[in-house]
Amino acid sequence: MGRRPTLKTIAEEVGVTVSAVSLALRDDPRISVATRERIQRSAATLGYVYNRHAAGLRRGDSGTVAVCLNDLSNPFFTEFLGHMEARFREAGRMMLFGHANESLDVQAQFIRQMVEHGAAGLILIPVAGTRRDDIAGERARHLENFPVVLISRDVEQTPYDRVINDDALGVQLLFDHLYGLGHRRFVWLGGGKETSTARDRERAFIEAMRAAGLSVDDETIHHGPTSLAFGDTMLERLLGTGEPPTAVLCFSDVIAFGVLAACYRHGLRPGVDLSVTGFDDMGAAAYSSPALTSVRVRTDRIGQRASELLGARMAGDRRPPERVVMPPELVVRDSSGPAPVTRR
Amino acid sequence: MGRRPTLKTIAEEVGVTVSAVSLALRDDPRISVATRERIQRSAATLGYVYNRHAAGLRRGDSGTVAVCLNDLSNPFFTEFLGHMEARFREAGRMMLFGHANESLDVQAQFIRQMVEHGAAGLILIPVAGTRRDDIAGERARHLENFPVVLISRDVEQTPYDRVINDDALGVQLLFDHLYGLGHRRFVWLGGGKETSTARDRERAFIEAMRAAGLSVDDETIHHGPTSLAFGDTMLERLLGTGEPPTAVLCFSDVIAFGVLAACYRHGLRPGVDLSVTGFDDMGAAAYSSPALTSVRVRTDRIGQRASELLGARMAGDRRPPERVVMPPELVVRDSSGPAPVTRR
DNA sequence: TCATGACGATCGCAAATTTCT
DNA sequence: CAGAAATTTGCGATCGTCATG
Repeated sequence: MGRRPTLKTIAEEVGVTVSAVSLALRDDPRISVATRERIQRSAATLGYVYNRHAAGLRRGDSGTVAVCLNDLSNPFFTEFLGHMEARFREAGRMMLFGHANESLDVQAQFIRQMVEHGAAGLILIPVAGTRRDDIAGERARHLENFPVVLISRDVEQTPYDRVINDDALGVQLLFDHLYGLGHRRFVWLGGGKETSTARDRERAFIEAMRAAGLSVDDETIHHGPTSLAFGDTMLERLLGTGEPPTAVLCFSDVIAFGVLAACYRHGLRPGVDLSVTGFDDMGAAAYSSPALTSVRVRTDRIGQRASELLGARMAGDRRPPERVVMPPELVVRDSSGPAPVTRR
Repeated sequence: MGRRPTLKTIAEEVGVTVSAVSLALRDDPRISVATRERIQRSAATLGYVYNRHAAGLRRGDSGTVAVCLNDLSNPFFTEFLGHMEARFREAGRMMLFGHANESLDVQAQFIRQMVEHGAAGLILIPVAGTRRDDIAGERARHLENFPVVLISRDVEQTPYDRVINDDALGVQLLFDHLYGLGHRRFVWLGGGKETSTARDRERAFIEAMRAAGLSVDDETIHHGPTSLAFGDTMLERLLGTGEPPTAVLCFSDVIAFGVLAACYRHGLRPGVDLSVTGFDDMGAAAYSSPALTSVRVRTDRIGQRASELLGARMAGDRRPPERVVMPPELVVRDSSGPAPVTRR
């Protein structure tokens, strides 16, 4: 048996022209109902499959949207994926998906390929360390006039829409909550210098500390990867300190889960002996032992707003780039409680 | 500035033919080094972007591979994604990604679109309830002669390669472990009738019970969704029973985490008062409170073998479909321990 | 005039074919 | 006549224009 049937195959079968078949399959009213049905029936029996390369070449648009993710192993980011994918599917667009795995090179390669594939737009959660020159200007000519929306992480000086969480507010909410519970010895765990989220949250933490008249030194802030292992080993280390903290604020839920694991092994009761907070409020935060106090980042709203913005850009919107900052919500659960009074 | 530059634009700039440019950009030796460099330089300054629709139309292959996932919210499945994506990128193929969200309709829609996009092959984790007719035969003509590899979940009577975990062995390992610790009152939590994994694991559990001379009744097996919430509420319900189990075998780690959460709230010590086991051994299993005894499904090996098989099929391999069953490994941690003797 | 559908050009690239030195 | 270079053809769908009853 030969190759795949094409419009021509159907046209010959039915005895009409190729263009008539094309129109009929798209339910164009210029073709009478009778012939349309004959054509569609023939297409079905022949096992016709639409060729998007041909259509894309002719039309210049492939009907796809590209999404490039920094890290799949963190469920927080896959939450975005779920929200976006649903919205694009509703809009009849397929999602071209890339996983950059926190590598700048892979990210660059992906973005280029997606443009080559004729994606109509790009949603990007930039990998750590992404700077303006990586995604705009000389080294990214292919992104000129290309619709791009950044989510979750901001990259400054970029001519793109951005939809991000209000990280400063989130930290403020957590700090106020813990301070109100009487905590004075704080530690900040995680983050780094390579993402806007890490920088913004740390800065907000430092400002909150200063505003409360508390000093920040080398023992107060510990950078590290967003992993369970980091939270776990860091708490181990803190327990060896002369004066352990009473409250541990983690850059992310994932890190906080690691901290809880270490607490468990040491017989420390989170929320009683030590308060632990996360950030993101991913689904699992309600089911840790104990349930985690966190800040809910509205991945749903961020995803929704981002797809709206991208949709508008793809439709030709030329207004100056917008920077949307989505407010998070404090979620108090059992991993935070009054500062212990017996220790000092 | 008009449209995107094409090969023709470059050809006119440099003063050669379109085909020369085409060859030069692909580093074909038929073009002398000197002109090749002139051409590539011109392409760079013009901001030329390769048009994969045109190339794909001409060549009949788009260089993409499709992956259709059942459920993104379960990190176990995204582990596959990570492994596959890495391997395909190494092979120079882009990944077209679809998220079926456990919906048969969405899955069907995706598969069709992916074929339309000229994907060279498809890796599929079928959604729950997928049967032969959904992905082969009359209702899926477009998959005739199309390379497909099923992973994780089997669909019987399908003419495709399959790479799955040895679920019966996994359950056997867990059961023997717990039985050896003295447990006699077991409960099975999760699964259902709609996936091969759920059926195989449940069947293996029943067989193990029978072989051990233990009876299986309505109180022994509880089907339900693979979610934290299910594990949580089911344990609540079991605690209300007259004679609670001493060992809870969960269909998946996710469910087990939910069980651990409920244990925590009730002051039950997993591994002491009650033994809890998961299945999959996803990354988080080592960091729950307490660390979870589970069975490690080798997502890495399954992913690797699946991409190898798909690669061979895409290269024209016509041997009969293969069914690869990957052995899992028991991982004993702290959520399982000797059966309590004080209770009965 | 209107509804229906035929016709041919075209998208950008790559492979086959022809022409040149 | 070999080898390099230029030319032509065609992938499969879409769109604008034109023809027919």
